[in-house]
Amino acid sequence: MDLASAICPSISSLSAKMPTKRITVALNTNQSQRAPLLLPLTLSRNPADRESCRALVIKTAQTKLKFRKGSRIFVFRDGRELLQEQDWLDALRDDVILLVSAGEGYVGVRKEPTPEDGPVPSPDCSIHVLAKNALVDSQSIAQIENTVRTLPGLVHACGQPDLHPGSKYPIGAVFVSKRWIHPPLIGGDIGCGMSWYRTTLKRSQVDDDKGKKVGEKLHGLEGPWRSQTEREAWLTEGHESHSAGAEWDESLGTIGAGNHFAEIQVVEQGSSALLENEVILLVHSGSRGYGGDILKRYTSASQDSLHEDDEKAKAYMKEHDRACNWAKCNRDLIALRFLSCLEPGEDAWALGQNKCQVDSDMSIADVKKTLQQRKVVDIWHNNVERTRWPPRSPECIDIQQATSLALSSDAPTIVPGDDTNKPLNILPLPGSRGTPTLILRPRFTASTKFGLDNALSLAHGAGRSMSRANAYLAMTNRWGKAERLTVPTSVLFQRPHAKDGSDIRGGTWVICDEKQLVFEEAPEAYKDVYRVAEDLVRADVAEVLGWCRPRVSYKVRNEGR
DNA sequence: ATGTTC
Repeated sequence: MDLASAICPSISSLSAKMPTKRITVALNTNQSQRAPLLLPLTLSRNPADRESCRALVIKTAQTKLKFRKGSRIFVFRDGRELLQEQDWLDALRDDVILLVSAGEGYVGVRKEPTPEDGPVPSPDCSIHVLAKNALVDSQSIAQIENTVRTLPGLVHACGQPDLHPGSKYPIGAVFVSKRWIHPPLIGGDIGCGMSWYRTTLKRSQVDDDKGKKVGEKLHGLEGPWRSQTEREAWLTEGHESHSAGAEWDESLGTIGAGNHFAEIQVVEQGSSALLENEVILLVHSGSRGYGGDILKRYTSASQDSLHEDDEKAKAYMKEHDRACNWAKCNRDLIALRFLSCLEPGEDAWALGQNKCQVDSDMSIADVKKTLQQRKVVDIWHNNVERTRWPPRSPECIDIQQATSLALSSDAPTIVPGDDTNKPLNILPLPGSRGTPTLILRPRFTASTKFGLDNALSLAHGAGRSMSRANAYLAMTNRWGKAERLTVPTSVLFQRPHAKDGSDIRGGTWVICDEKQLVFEEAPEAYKDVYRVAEDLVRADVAEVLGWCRPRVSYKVRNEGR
């Protein structure tokens, strides 16, 4: 194409049409308030004239946006403030956005990011840190600030009192994100969470040194559970299969490493949901290798965030949901395997054993159903939850209404009225091993703007106070042999204690054949769970209903395969 | 956290 033909069409269209510009007038302080305006270029460019371009823009703000104080005009362009009166006139073109101000300076880009913009950071994101008592280091705060500075769509961030540094993004932080999903904020263990189950054991069977005997019953819990056909059946709920394929399903029913565990606890101080002296099982595990595989497939060095309109985001969410369901089935299967050791006479749990021939009057679905009757609570703390934002008072919650906000979480999210489990009125707040697990009840009151402050979430444990590397160093120095850390003599029950200050009922037997994990997960490598709870209570996001004493904490056993 | 990871 030669130069003349490229220029000619624009000249002819100019002369043929009425010379106007199709622009948008918006408020400088609230850009969601906007009105269209067809601005005739025949109007005077002199602001002193009564019928000038400027006068029409100001008048549009007055009549259409009910903004009477308009005295300055900015052009929404490159986030730059154009001070000279003529500047915005020179920048006029179709689709330009003019910002009307009452005299205040340019307040910056407030439009919602779109996929075309690519990821842009979230400068207007509020940050609320709940920790006052609990130790919080500057690195995790810096990680929250850095996350808000670099990821798009974030509108609110909450540092829970168990906050501590992760490799890049913090742990114990919750991010509320509009339109954007950030798989790395969830991390690899998608669907990780905790569940509590009742057992028929009496406290007399686990008190004092009998905890050791109960621990010795726990065998056959390592390695794959039964056949792939049976695993797939366990992963089937109604007509839906949560199978992740044979490779990943092989680890279904296994606890994993890190801070994952299954623990036999006694309720020392109960609530209506957990009665005093009950012996219960707490399972903390996730989606094992599967969630990490998902993270790997949906992120790259150049991409941490997916816009919700992107097909990739929809595909991620589908797999995310599958991993969450897989993880929940995993916790249930871990519980079944434990119950088969703890209650050997119970027919329903026979399926939990690998070796036993199951004289199956009971289908896998029936066994699962029986197990659900034992389940008190099951809560995810590594997931994306869609929720209305900002939260409404609980009386106004309409579960049926579609919501358009995503909540990326590193802590359990308790949406009021959520029906994923039983009525969600209690949650576990585990310390580490020898320290108590507190029973929490979430609160949603006007004082927290009905869960806005805490991003509808609660801390999911005591939170590390030492990195794994530091804990290993400090604990090997302090304890020497790992065995000294696996017996109840090292228990750390500072509070509450018996009237004479002693703790006659004893602490926790730890089954952990990985020496490094024994040291890394030592109670002293964690924050004080009571301080964490105090912060939640002070912030009015939870109350403490009671506490449980862990008696046997199962991590991993070398079954000598 | 993890069929890591060379």
